[in-house]
This record gives sequence, C-alpha cells and structure tokens, in this order.
Amino acid sequence: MEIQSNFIKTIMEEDIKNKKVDGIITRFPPEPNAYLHIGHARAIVTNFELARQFDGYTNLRFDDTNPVKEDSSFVDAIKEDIKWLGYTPNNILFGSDYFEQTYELAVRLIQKGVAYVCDLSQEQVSSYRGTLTEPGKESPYRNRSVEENLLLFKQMRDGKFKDGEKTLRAKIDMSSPNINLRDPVIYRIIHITHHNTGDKWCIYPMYDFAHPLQDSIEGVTHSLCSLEYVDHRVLYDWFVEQCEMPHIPHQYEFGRLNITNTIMSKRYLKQLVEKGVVKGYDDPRMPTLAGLRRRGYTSDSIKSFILSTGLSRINSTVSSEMLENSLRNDLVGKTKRVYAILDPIKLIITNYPDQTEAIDLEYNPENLELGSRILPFGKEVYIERTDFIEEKPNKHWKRLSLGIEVRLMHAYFIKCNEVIYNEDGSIKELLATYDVLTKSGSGFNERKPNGNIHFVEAKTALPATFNLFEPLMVDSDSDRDMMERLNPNSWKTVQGFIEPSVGNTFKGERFQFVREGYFATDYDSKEGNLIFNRIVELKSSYN
RNA sequence: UGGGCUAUGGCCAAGUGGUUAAGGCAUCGGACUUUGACUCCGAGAUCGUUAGUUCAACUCUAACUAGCCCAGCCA
Repeated sequence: MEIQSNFIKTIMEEDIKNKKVDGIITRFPPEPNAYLHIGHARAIVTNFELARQFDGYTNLRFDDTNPVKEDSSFVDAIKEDIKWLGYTPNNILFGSDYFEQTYELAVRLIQKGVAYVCDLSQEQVSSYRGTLTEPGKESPYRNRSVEENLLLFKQMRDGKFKDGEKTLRAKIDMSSPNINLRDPVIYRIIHITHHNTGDKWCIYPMYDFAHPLQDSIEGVTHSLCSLEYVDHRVLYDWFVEQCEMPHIPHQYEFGRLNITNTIMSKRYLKQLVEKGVVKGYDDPRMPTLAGLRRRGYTSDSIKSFILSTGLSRINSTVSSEMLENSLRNDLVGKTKRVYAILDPIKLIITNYPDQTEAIDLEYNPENLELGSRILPFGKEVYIERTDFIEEKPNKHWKRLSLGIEVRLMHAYFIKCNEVIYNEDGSIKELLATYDVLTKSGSGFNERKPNGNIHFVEAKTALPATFNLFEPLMVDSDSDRDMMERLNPNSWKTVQGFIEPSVGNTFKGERFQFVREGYFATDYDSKEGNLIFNRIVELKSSYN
C-alpha cells in the first residue's frame, strides 16, 4: 500500500527535485518511558514508509535525555513493537550516545557568548519568564563572563552542585512573544543513574537542545514531529545554526491521531494498569500496540489503517470503525471460516438417524488454498440462541422460529416444531425435523429456506471460551473523570462450542467465525482449554 | 488581552488559480448471496464567514469567527 499524497510527502518530493537533499533520512524518536500505542503508529508508519518510498532510511533513536522518567524495559518493548509492525531501523541509537558531543556543543555556545550558567531557582526562572502577555525579565546571571560560565559549567558536569542549583541557559530573548525563546534551559543537573550511561553524567541536555543536534549528527533530513512542537521549530533552527552544525535538518509537524472511544494518554493508560482495571499493557482492550497485537490485530491492518487515515496538520479523531474495517479487509481472504456457537441452544433433529455425517467443506470459498476440513453433522446440534425466536417477529426475520424452515449451512433444511423450556421459562432445547431431500449440494431448489444459520454438531463439538470486547470507555463527551466512565462490559467471557477442526489451533491464529466475527486464539489457549478473543465483529446491516 | 497553528460532506482526507471538488470510513437505497458477511451498483459538499485581487479562487490577500498549542530544570 502506497502512502497517499500528503504535505510532507510533497515537501520531500520537492526537496529531492530541487536537490535540497540527496535522499530522505528520517527518525522515529520515542522516549523510553511508556508503551507505544496506536497513536504512535502514525509517527512510526509515516517515518518508515516515507523514507522507504524515497529509497531512504529511518533510524530508531531513543530520546533518553531525562533519566528520571526513562527505563530500559521500555526500550525492549518499543523495539518489539516496531519489529512487529514490520520495520527494521537502519540504526538503533540513543540520545545518550551523543552526551559527549552535546556537552561540547554547549561549551561552544558558552564560548560564543550565547549560553550562560544561571543560578536562579526553578521558581525564580518561572517568575522571570513573564507570562503569555507580558515579557520576561533577564536573569541577573545572564551576563557572566565566558570564563566564569565555562568554569561553572565544567563544575556542573563534575558534580559540584546539587540538583536544581544551576542550569545552563541559551541567551536568546526574554521578551520574545514565543516563550520558548525566553532563555530556555538547555542543561539541568540530575544526580540519578541513567539506564544507559549509568552515573557518568549528572547533567542532562533538554529536548530542545539535544534533539536538533542528534538529528543533525545523524544526517536526518526531515525531522517529523507533532503539532505542539511548531513553536519550538525556531529554537530547533537556532541551535543548529548556533552550534554551526554542518548538516542542517528541518522539522515538520503533523497532527496527532486520535480514535473515537479510545483514550491514549500515558497517564490514563498507566492508571488502568496500576489500578488493575486491565490486566497489563498488553490487555486486549488496550490501545497499545502490545494490546492490539494480543487482541489479534495484524500489523498489516494497523499499517493500512494509518495509511488510509492520511496525514495533515490537524489533530484528527478518526472513527474506530475505520480501524475495524482495516482488520476485516486484511483478514477476509486470509482466514479460515469456521463455525462456532457463542451462546448455545441445543437443537434435536427428531427424524434424523442416530449417526454422524461428514460434510466436506472448504475453509474459505474465496481462497481455496486454505484447504478444507470435515464438518460433522448429526442428530443433535448447537445453534446460536439469538438465531431463534418462538414467533417470527416480522418479514425481515431470516432465522429460525416455530414452524419456520431454515437451512443449517451446508447441511439440511430444518423446521422447528417444538420448544422445550426450563423451569424458569428459559429455552432448554428445540425439537426440529429435517428434510433429507434438501441436502446441500444435492441441487434441491423446490423451496427457499427462510434463512441460513450455522451450527456445531453436539457430540464432536469442542467446548471453548470466547472473550468478547467492547470499548473501555463508555460515554465519550463528558468531562467526568475517566475512571468513572469505564465500560463495565468491556470484557465479557462466554462459554460455547466450536467445530472440531479448530482443536489444534496455534496461539495467535486468526479465524472468521462465520456470522460471529474475526477471532484470534489467545496466548493462554491450549488443547482442551480453547480460548478465543474476538478481534472485531462482522459488519451487519441487521438492526 | 501576547505568539503560533488549523478550518473541504457525519469522521478522516486529496486538491498548490481554469477538473463534473479524488478516495476511504460511516449512512441511506438497490443487486447478488448456503455468512443479514464479502462483492457490485447508486445516492450526498461549492470548500468556516465576509470582503477583496483576478477573465477565472477550495486554491492568493485581508478581516472576522471557531478550535487547538505555548508561561516544565518533561518530551
């Protein structure tokens, strides 16, 4: 699937045409402090696909300049997710790989007189900054001599100061209407062990300083990020220029991807996990890539979803139906179609002999390469509870009712004659008769059934657990706390039956359960304890 | 009240001065159907508003309106 036209692709085409660049080099720069979610997929797919289409490449660079928040466990999870999506970074790098160079560039800035060590406390820095409408005040330390700054900065590096005691700031413009330019801090002191560099450093560069330099060092041509960095672009360019970087990368911003019924904030996802609302970051209801993977989503469907939503400078909220549609499209021709009954009622065919019959049935008539299996048929079968109503409610009803004839798919026409009830009035079982002349494949066409329903033969049926999911969040509008908006039905487990051919399914195997949806074999499923996750339902024009 | 960004059908999104304004999702008709699935046909916008520039504007300009972002020693 080609990436469709978008403004960044257009820029790249022009840049190549005008020889502004020799090739396209992008990077995906996650901070290793959280799991990747479907929103990140837009950045991943965009960076990798764009570079690929222009015969360029993409680096994976962990943006690990803040050791208080980062952890190597996330590094591994992120690598795994990217690999799952089918992308291979040209290089796997860390922002921390560049700490020495970054330090030296900071020294250069001091030497040029455009950076200074500031003694203001965090609170003071904040109050000196001014407000959105009033300019800031210059720090009293702004005009220290280059020598003093050099010495102080060296001492910062050497651990002579405590956290927060001093910062290195860029000397730009305290009265700029763009607050990012009001002498931004570029180095801060943090005495904590870094997941990569250990205790080697106690000063760490800020994103605004480190990021453009990293991009430049790596030869990144198009540095893509989200809209909230628009105001930072001038700073990005400023650092590249002031540091006299030989390679000049350019930043382009695009809108974030949101999905209806889906909340992707780190804080929220973390809360769900920590409060035990979900079973972990890979819970099948989670919008994390790990969660979607466990749910059964294919990486191809994620990619085609991202590609089909396009890209613009708008933070968009795409309908979750679009994601579901991508999955169905991907799976429709690829999966075996088998019969499963999620909410069974037993149906006894009173005039059928005491035997089982073997129906030879291809797995997917649209893809014969998938082969075929034997589907058993017999006197007792399970059908879906929702496929029966005592009295046909209206002329649109295409299922079973008393006195109504339907076809058990690929078997026979049956007619329901009697309902046996439990004491509580619920249906226990149905009694029906079949017409031997209506055998599927016999060419019988004297009458049309009222509909076609699926079944599983009772004796050979395998018991199975089905996990049925709904969005974690119910009401979408509201300003109410997210925890109060949880959907109590987000995970429903039902016990039913499945045809015997599915007995030796492997973990992660995907199926279409005819008329029920696309399912994936859960990681915990095993022979004798089959567990399936419903990825998405089939589309339905019924109701 | 400062600065920045955005505004094309219900949701995304092409379109870069002259096209009947692509496409996908959703919706509504209809055909087909041993999945109310798939597939196939068909239906819908004058492009936030108002002025302007131009022979010609969704495409350029201005104003207005609405939404989003920015005052972390987070990224």
